Amino acid sequence: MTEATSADITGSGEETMAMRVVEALRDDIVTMAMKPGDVISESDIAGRYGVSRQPVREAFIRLAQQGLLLIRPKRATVVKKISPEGVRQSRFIRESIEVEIIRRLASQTRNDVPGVLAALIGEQEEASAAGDSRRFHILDELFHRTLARLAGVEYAWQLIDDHKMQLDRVRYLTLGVSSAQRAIAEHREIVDAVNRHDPAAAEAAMRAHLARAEVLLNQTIRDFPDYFE
Amino acid sequence: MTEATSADITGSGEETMAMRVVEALRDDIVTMAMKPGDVISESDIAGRYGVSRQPVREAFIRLAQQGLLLIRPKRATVVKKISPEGVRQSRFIRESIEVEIIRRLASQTRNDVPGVLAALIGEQEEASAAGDSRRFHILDELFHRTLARLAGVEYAWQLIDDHKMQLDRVRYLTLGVSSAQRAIAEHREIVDAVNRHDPAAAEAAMRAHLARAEVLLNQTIRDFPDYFE
DNA sequence: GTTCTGCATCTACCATACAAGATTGCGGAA
DNA sequence: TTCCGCAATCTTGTATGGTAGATGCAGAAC
Repeated sequence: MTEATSADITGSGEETMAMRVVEALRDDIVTMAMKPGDVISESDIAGRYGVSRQPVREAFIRLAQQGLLLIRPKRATVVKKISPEGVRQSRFIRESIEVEIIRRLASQTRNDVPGVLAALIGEQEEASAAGDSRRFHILDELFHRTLARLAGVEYAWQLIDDHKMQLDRVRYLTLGVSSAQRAIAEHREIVDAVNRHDPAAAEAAMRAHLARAEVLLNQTIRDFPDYFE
Repeated sequence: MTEATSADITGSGEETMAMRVVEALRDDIVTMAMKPGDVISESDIAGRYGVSRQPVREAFIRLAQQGLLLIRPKRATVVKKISPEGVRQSRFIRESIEVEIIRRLASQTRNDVPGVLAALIGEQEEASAAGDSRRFHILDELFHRTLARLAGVEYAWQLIDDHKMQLDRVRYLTLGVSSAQRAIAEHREIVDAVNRHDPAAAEAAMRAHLARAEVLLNQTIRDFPDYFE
């Protein structure tokens, strides 16, 4: 399967300069290599990547639409500061959708579900035991994405992926902090409820799991006030 | 209050040519003045609006990112056909969020809620009595948006607004069909449950209300098969 | 010492020119 | 008549120059 990059809007696996710039910049922003408030310019980035201003400009437009850049006409373009309210509402959206997903999953009967989820949790334990927090983060994301796929709404997950970038920036600031063991226990609780076909318990477990991000956000705002509005 | 257009990504109420083109094209697409499958080109639209290719190109990029256009490099740009699966998943997202909204609204106590909602339903009845289906559509949208605002997540509503455009295209194909009286009755049922502080009843009423779109979609696919993938 | 003015310099926006791939249609050969 | 190949002509992608507006600082006026 050819991996269509998330920057691809053509449908065919082309690759333009503009798309490369989009992905490079997005990666820099989400990983905090470019910090909120940083001022950049078309010429600046164009020179850095050895292309003209035109593809850079298009990349700026797309990243601005995703809420990562703020284009101030005739003035400058800056890496958007993180909006606590925006993060809060992105969490609301994510919780709404994930709760619906988990309820559907717990209500239906598919005998391949338990095996898939058990295998994922097993991998998470391996990563946790190895202290590989980067791999755990990827597996954590894959866990939630798999829930969406099993519920038949993987496309919906792709749609909220854009908004999740705001959460990812916060998450990246707190990488070492995350207690993987606790997250795994919560994952297990969710899966158990699904396997018992208990929608109410699954919903409660999912809400509790997602609620942990709230304290992380407040802590992060205290630690990095300059990165927030 | 100065109305910041939804195409504005600058934060300040500027207005560039590219933004004007975005709004004009989006309006044409959502109202089906431009039909799914229609082939357009940058030069074509540029000539039509008396601007150069550059702003048009930027507009294309933004509309492609919103799923309304499909840019096929070196080939052409077409008005994207409606994906039944995409519509289904957009409905899933909307239902997830609106259910969460209505449950929160029914759980909390704010004495200004009943008055606001009653007033809105009153306006809907006026529009329905006058046979003004366009105004009713606007009021219907305002009703749901107001629910989000009262629940404190109006920003979240703006985020799903993008995905709602897919639903709006279907809706526009069935404008005369919609039975406003029935919709109003369902709105009233939702509001009653909220006023009684009965989250379960409110959720059920909201799901029933949104479920009506499903039969409309299937009917529309039969009536306009060329507009769908 | 303080405030204001004007210019140098930055920005993003737009227009234009060129490049390269994709499509179409026509003409010739089998 | 059918099929193949080439060329004219589409398309979008990229580069570059010019323009108007915003900014910051230097120097004059008070």
